[in-house]
Amino acid sequence: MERRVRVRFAPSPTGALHIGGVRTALYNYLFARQHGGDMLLRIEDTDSTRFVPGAEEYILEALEWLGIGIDEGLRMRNGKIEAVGEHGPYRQSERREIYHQYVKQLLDSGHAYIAFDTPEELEAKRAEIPNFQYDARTRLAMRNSLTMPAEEVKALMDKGEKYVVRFKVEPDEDVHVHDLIRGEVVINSNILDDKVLYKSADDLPTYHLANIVDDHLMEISHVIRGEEWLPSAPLHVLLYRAFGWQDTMPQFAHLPLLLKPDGNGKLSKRDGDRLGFPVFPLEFHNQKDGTVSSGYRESGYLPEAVINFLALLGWHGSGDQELYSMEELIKDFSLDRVSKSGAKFDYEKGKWFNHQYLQLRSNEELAQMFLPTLKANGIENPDMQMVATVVGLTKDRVNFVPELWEQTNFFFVAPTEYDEKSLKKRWKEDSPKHMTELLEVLENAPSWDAETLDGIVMPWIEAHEYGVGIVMNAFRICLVGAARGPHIWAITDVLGKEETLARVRAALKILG
RNA sequence: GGUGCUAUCGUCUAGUGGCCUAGGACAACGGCCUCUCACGCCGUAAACCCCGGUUCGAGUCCGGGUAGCACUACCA
Repeated sequence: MERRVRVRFAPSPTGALHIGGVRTALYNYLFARQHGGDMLLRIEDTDSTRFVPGAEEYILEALEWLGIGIDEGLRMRNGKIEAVGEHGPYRQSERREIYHQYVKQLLDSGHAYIAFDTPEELEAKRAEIPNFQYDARTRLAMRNSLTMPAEEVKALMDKGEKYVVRFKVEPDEDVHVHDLIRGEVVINSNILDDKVLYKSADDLPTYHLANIVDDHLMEISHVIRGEEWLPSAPLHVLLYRAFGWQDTMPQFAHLPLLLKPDGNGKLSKRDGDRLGFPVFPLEFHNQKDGTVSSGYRESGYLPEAVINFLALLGWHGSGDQELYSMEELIKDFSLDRVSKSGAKFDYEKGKWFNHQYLQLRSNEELAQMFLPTLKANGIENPDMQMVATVVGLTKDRVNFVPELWEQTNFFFVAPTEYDEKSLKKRWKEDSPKHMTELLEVLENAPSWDAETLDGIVMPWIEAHEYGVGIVMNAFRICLVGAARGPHIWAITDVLGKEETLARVRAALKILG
């Protein structure tokens, strides 16, 4: 029987959603869509001490921005969080009663036991015995329901003594995990420890227990997650078995990690700060530690570029195609073309992707997106028609919307100083004379369109044998302040006759 | 330390025993275009971790090294 494909993205609200997490969410989403299945979102907030206010909203907003749709669980719609589906609640902190019941099942069936060892006692043990592990070899020397008489255990519990529930791992067994990306992984149960399933600290289960129970109850068919979970996959298999759920156990796929662009190790928030690129989708103001992390959205990235970039980090299509829309990704995605090795995060390529998608946006749309940058540079309420025009003239030379300012600033503000290097190369001895004459030619122009201007200026240059490059470059310096920018007639077109002439006069005054 | 995963140009990767003289993309470099700077186009340079084995034949399969990464919490 073919099970309905149901996958989940299950982040912890401990801060901004890491870009690696975004990719995990994306792959889950692509897989679900391709198979006509469901994409769920569940919040794994079983560590009350690490909870960061606003993180949940952030995660959901990020996914909404990126267009990673959620079919069930928690999602954001127009700035509001909503819960959909029959398998809720979708926050683990709201599922305490459910977990109680399953912990009891494990206790009753002898797959788990109660342990009274305090964190301090365990710490002391680890200090005393090198490589101490709470397992079949050591548990009989500890304070737990396996070593203490039932009455004593009961007495301690009645007294309110703190305790945890541990999973009883049977020794000497090869546990097989079938991974969709890596194939068969075998680990001997001797290296597994008796993991804490239920914490005394906050009356909540640990990740391992909650994860298995929820995935089972939510009928998850495939668990697609980061490689950091591979070592605990055997434990999860053992848990499914202990519950008697082996027949409906999901299939596993462990994704390669995103690594630092330079050096070794996995990509972290610090790398972004250090190398100057975002590692989070959206800007995040951490209310807990007061830090601010930059985001792709605020840096001028387009969501479709982020998606495309991320999709290709650890996965490749069936051919040489690199530019993929979400629809194309859904069509072409396949877990067996996910690579096994970690990928260094090459944000240079991310820029290229953004450049590509920027060209696809309309000038009007980009003009709107350019508004905040303009405002930051003191340009209030600009003529949007004009902004769209100059954006259209310059967008092919930028990777990000904010960079448009460096390319278009002279359209908005007349140059007050002139680039020295450009002057040295392009402002010749004859330039003042040329410009003075050009002023006259332009003043007498019958109309102010590119064709007309070109039609009178070029013959004038030729007639005097001034040299096109000499004159035009000097002219450019007058208008732009440097040797850069779009075609000169495109500039005069936007500036208009009055402003163009004013700039030439101003330049003559300053440069002589 | 233990366990597991991984290993092709600087980077992301193609490659599933002969199609490999190892392909594509980013970045780099050079050229063309041109009134400038870019864009674009064309081109150049650049890699199979090492050692054995299997085979007529290995980047591809096997073994051993080495290296990198992950995990090893009452974190997820």
